[in-house]
Order: sequence, then C-alpha cells, then structure tokens
Amino acid sequence: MSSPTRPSKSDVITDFRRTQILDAARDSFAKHGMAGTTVDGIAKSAGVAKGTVYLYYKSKEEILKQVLDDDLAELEENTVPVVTAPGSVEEKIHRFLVGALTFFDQRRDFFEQCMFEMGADVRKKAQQKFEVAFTAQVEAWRIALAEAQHAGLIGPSDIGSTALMIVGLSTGLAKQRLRGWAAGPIDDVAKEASRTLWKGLATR
Amino acid sequence: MSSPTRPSKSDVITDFRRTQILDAARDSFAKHGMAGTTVDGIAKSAGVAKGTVYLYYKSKEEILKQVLDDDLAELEENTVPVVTAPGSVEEKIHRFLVGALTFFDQRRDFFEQCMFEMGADVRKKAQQKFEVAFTAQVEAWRIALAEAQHAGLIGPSDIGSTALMIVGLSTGLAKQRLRGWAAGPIDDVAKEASRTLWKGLATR
Amino acid sequence: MSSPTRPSKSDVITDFRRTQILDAARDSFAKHGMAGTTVDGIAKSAGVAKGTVYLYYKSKEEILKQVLDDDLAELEENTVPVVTAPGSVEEKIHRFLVGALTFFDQRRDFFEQCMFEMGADVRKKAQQKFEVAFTAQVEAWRIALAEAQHAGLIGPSDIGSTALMIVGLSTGLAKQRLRGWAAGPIDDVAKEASRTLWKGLATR
Amino acid sequence: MSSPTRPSKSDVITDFRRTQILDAARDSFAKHGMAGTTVDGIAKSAGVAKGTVYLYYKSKEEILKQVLDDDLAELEENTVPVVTAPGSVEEKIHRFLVGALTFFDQRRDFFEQCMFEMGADVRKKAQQKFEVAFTAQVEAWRIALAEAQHAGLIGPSDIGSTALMIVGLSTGLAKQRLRGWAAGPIDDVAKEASRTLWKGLATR
DNA sequence: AATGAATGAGGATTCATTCAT
DNA sequence: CATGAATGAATCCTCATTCAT
Repeated sequence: MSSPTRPSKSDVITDFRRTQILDAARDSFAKHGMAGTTVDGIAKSAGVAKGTVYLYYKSKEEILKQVLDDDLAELEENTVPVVTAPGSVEEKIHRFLVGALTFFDQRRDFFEQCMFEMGADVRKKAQQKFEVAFTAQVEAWRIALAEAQHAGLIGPSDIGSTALMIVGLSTGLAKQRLRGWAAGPIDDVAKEASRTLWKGLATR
Repeated sequence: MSSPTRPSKSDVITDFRRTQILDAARDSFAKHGMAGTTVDGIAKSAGVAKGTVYLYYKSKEEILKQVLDDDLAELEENTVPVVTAPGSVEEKIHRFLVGALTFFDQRRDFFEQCMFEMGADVRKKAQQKFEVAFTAQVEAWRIALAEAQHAGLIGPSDIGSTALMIVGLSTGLAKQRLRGWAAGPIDDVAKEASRTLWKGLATR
Repeated sequence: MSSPTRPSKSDVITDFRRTQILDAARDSFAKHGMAGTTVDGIAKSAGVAKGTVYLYYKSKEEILKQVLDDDLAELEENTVPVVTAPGSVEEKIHRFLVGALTFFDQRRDFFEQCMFEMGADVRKKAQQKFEVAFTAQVEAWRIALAEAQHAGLIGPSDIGSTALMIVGLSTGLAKQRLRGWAAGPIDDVAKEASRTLWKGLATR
Repeated sequence: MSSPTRPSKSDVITDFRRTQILDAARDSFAKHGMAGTTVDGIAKSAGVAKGTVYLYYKSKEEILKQVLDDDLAELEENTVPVVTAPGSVEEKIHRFLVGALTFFDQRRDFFEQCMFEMGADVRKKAQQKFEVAFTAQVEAWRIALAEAQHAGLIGPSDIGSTALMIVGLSTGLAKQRLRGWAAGPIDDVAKEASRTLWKGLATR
C-alpha cells in the first residue's frame, strides 16, 4: 500500500548510502585535501567497498561537487534570510555576520583544505555555485540597503559597493577564523563590526 | 676589473634559470593547480629539460614553497608600510586596501587556484608564512589605531577587533575580485570602504 | 561442508598470485639481476598488470626479500638435517656436500646474479638470514664432530675450526659450480672431498 | 733529453688521475654497491668534476671492470706463486690459504658488495677474468700435487678434484670472513686447515 | 685538459575506475 | 546490490652521459 510520497525501501537505502559516503568524504577532504583523499579511504571510512562508492557517485570529483553543493546551500540558508527578515540594518549586519561565521566555523576543516583543490573543470562549476550564494547575499543586501536609504536611515553611499563591502567583510573575518588567526566568541566579533559599520553608514 | 660584489656569470645563470622556472611554475599552478601541474609541464614552459628543474629545485613542492614565499613577501611590502607611514586613518585605510587589492589582482590566477593545494606538511609551513604576513598587518593596524585613539581621533572601539576587521575586509574584498564576482577600479572600492569605515570609527 | 581448515577461494587466489609473481621475479632476478629487473618485466612474465604486483608485494625489494627467504629456508632444509641424522662422519660430510651443491646447482642463476644486489638495508637483513642458515650448519657440525671426537673417532683437531672448514668447503665448491668453473657429477666431488677430509680428521 | 722509457708529464698526470678515480670508485663500490654508486659521487670523492671522469673512463661499467682487473691481478700474485715456490705440500696449502684470505680480508668491503652487481655484459667479462685467476690457481695446484704424487708423498687421490677442493676451500673460508661470520687470525685458520688437508692427502 | 650545466630515458609507485563474481 | 581484485595511465624523480665553454 505504498503511496508515491512514501519512500520505498530502496530509496531509504540509497539515501543512507549516499549520506554515509558523503560524510566520510567530507571528513577526508577536510583532513587530507582533495589530492590527499583516496576513494579507497572514503570507502573504508564509510564502511563500504570501493566499488560501492561508484554505485552511488560517478567519480571522486562528483563526490566533491556534492559536498560543495550541500554546504553552499546551507551557507545560503544561514545568511540570506536574515538579511531579508525585518529588523534594523545594524541588526541585519549582526545576524548576517553571525550566520556566516557560524557556518564557516562549523565547516572549518573542510573549507580550510578543500575549497580550492578541485580539478579545473569541477572548479569552474564549484565556483559558479559559490557565485550563486555570493550573488544571493549581495542581492539581499542591495535590497535591504536600498530600502533603508529610501527610508532615510542611511546616508548617500553607493549601495552596490556597500553590499559588497558587508559580504566581503563576512568572508574575510571567516577566513581569519578558519586559519586560526583570530578566535573569540562569534557574537563579540559580529557586534563590534556591525556597530562600526552601522555608524559608518547611518545618516547621522 | 670585477669587484667582489659583481655577480659571477654562473650566479647570473642560476638566477636566470630559477626565475625562468619559477615564472613557468607560477603560471602553471595558476592555470592547473598544484595537483594539475606536472614537473614536465613546468620544464616545457620554462624551455628546459625536466632534469634541469631538479638542478634548481629539489621537488615540486619546493617550487610551490618558493612561489609562495616570494609572493607573501611582496604582499607584506605592499600593505604594511602604508599603515605605518604618516597620514590620517582614512588615508591609511584607503592605501592599505589599494595595496592589498592591487597585489591580489596581479596574482589573481595564482591565488585563485593554488593557495591551498599543497600537501599536508607544506601547507602547514605555507600557512605559517601567511600568518606572518597577516600578523604583521594586524600589528601595524593596532599601533596606528592606538595612536589615533590616543590622539582622540577615533572613538572607544576595541582596537584589536577593529584591526582584525580592517584586515579581514581587505581579504574579503580581494577574494571577491579574485573570483571575478566584483570588478571596477580598485581605487573606487577602496575609497568607498575607507570612507565608510572612517565614519564608523571617527570620534564624531 | 567446508571445514575451517579448508582454505577459502580468495586464499587460494592469493597464494596463486604470490607464487606466480615470485616465480617470475626469481627468474628475472636470475637473468638480469636486481638492478636489471623491472617491476613491469616481472608483471609481464607473471601475466598480470604492474599494479597487481603491488597488490601482493609492497615493493620490488620486498619481492627480492621473499625470494631469498624461501630459498634460504630450502638451503637449510637440504643441509642441516643430514648432519644431524645418524651415520659416520664421512657419510655426513658426503651427504652435506651433496645437499649444498645440489641446492646451489638448482638455484644457480639466481645466486649467480642476485645474492648481493639488494639495497643497503635489505642487504643487511638478507645477510642476517644467510647467517642464520650458516650458523645452523656450523652448529650442527660442531655437535656431530664433538660426538665423534668423544667417541674417539676423530683426532684432537679444533672442533670449531673444523666445522667452519667443512661449511666453507661446501660454499667454495658450490661457487665453483655456480660460476661454471667446475662441473661433473655432484656425487663424485662430494665423495672425493669427504674421503680426504675424513682421512684428515680420523684418529688414524 | 727525454727517452722513450721516461714517462712524459702528461702520462704522469693521466696515471695520477686514473688512480685517483679508481681509488674513489673502489671505495664507493665497497660502501654503496654498483647500483648505489653514482658517477657524481666518484667524481666528488676523487676531487674532480664529473666530466673529467669521462675523460679517463668511457663509462661507469668500465671503471668497475678496471677495479676488478686490478684486484684480480693482485689476487693471482698473492696466491699462485706460493704454490709454485718450493716447499712441502702442507706448507704450500698454508701459504696459499694465507695469501687468499689476506687478499679478501683487505678487499673485504669491495667484494662484499660489488662482486656480483654488474650488468649482464660486464658480468660476463668480469667472470672470465675471475676464471683466469681461478684457473691459474687450480693449474698451479695440479702441477704441485702431481709432483708430490710422483714423489710418493701423497696418496692416490684424484689430482683434479683435490686441486679444486683446495681452491674451493680458500674461497669458502674467505667468504665466511667477508661476511663477518668467522674471524680470528688468518694464520690459525690456515694452519688448522692445512694440517687436516695434508693429513687427508698424505700417503700415510 | 677540465668543468659542470643540461639532458632525457628509464623506472618505481599510486590510485581512479572497471567488472566478474 | 555489493564486493574487491585487477588494471594501467599518469607522474615524480634519478642519474649516466654529453658538450659548450
């Protein structure tokens, strides 16, 4: 009596396997980098045979692609809505930075090691995806800033440049933390930065 | 009438070869990444035989190390002195951003592709070097900001956080440009950002 | 109704492959020496791919080590028991020489070419193994000679020196044959030598 | 007023260089084996440039060939005359063993590592040379033993086998010492062995 | 005669991918 | 579905030899 919405058993297994493999892969990519990761290693970590990996993913690069896809989707979820959601610009900046830094803090190892290690063709695709997330962020900020400007809350700065600046700041701060060059509670960093930026942007 | 300071002919050749190889390597690293770069390819680009490469560098990784060393030294030269040099904080921020963005714009391909692709051990060393440049930048900013605060020019912000913020902003903006997600004259970006930041920091 | 002692199919395959590779390797070592032997060549002789060789042995040197191990075990089996077994000293000398010479005659090519060609570290281990075989032989002779002396069968010679002499003679004669400098039935050589030695050693 | 017998200056230099290189080579062959010896290493030890080595020897193998030639000539000088020289058979055996063992003791490292490491073609030539030395020894013994037999000093043994036996014994004992499996004063070993052999051979 | 920079053939080893079981 | 043995292309590195200076 299976309905179309109820996942079949094989669907469940497939999902399970894909997750198993993906998690193992993310781990290994994080620890050893793309080049340092072997399919054999992924398989062993995932507790399956090497051949099984190829039942679920066409190639090593496809696995990396999938890991990136998933992670970038999460990044977007963590950062775009908070800009769109109601609140003051300062609050938005604060929430945005918290979202971005939290995400990168969690994915620290992975991004530290793998973000740029893929082969030429995959890299292109991956970067297109990064760009999508990035663009979404910038776009959200453009809208939010335009509204604020229209409401007379912020001065006559260039909206586009400012949006890039905020997003760029989030990336730069995230990287400091990824590298271990800066630490401390995310909230403190976000507070300080959002206060300064807001003061720099506000009408008065 | 050669003096002891005049480089011998073999020194000249050695320098020439090392440069030849390093340039070819930087190029290939930029185009194909560390993993995608073959020693044979470097040799061919440099117009020498494979064996010759090994006369000047003992391994592929050593070449990458050297490229990084050189580039990071240049980054430091481009960014730290301008913070130390006299001028208003706004000017300093502006010059700092210009220096950093210019550097990364020039090295665009290389950093886009290679910065994080080396093997585990080399990566560690490379990151230590990155950290040196980073620390030097932050330190220069700490000093400059402390002076400005002491002179009553900037408000009661946390000096450390602010230094990290400025440096982080430079990295983040640089990356946008490396990825091709943002373009336009460096000077415009730097002007906009330095103005906003200064307004956010200034006493009044 | 398979019992636990029945080798699994994969065990059989593993054994088969290892033997296949080892035989091909022994051959190649014999024909071309360690340096002149390529893994590719071994693989081709064994009828497998290069990579397969590395599934069963982790390096070329390990293969050589294994060949040596096997052969030395055989040498010991061929020479030590015959000294321990009952019989007159003359008979023992005779059987001992026959055992040693037969062994070397069979392994002629291998020993002719490879015995000393391995890398510094492997060589050390190999020689330790040679020493084990050698020591076992000498020890067996010490015991046999001491018994004979105690029984008043042989004169007051130095047991240790005599043991070394017998073993040394076997090696020396074997080498003559390996090199092709001396031929003829093993039995004749052994008879003549054992007679002379026995006369030299006997009480009267 | 140079005479044809007076070596020209360039002859002296040539001789000097060849000796320099040969000594360095013998050393390196002894320490690292044929495969482990690099022409660069030989050159450095000899204090000349790599190219210079090729002015005096056509190839690495030729150097090895020369080292072997020299050493085997020395071996022959140390062993054959003492058999031919007047004296009792026991004395001859004793002197012969002393000569052979002394030679190998001195050349220990070299023979330990190199004797069998050359490429197929060189090996053939080298072994022909070994055979010459070997044959000379056996021949000398044949003559000496025939004389002794004719003089009624030794029993009705087979002269040929006995000659091989003596020479084989010298090789075997030498190898024990090369490997470090047996030590002690050469003279003791030689005395014990010559006494036993002589007793085994003597008419009564 | 002497040098040593340059060469490039050659070989060991790794690992992504396939496929018979 | 799952396995893992087999494959062989790909790549780093060494070193004997040559040759312009």
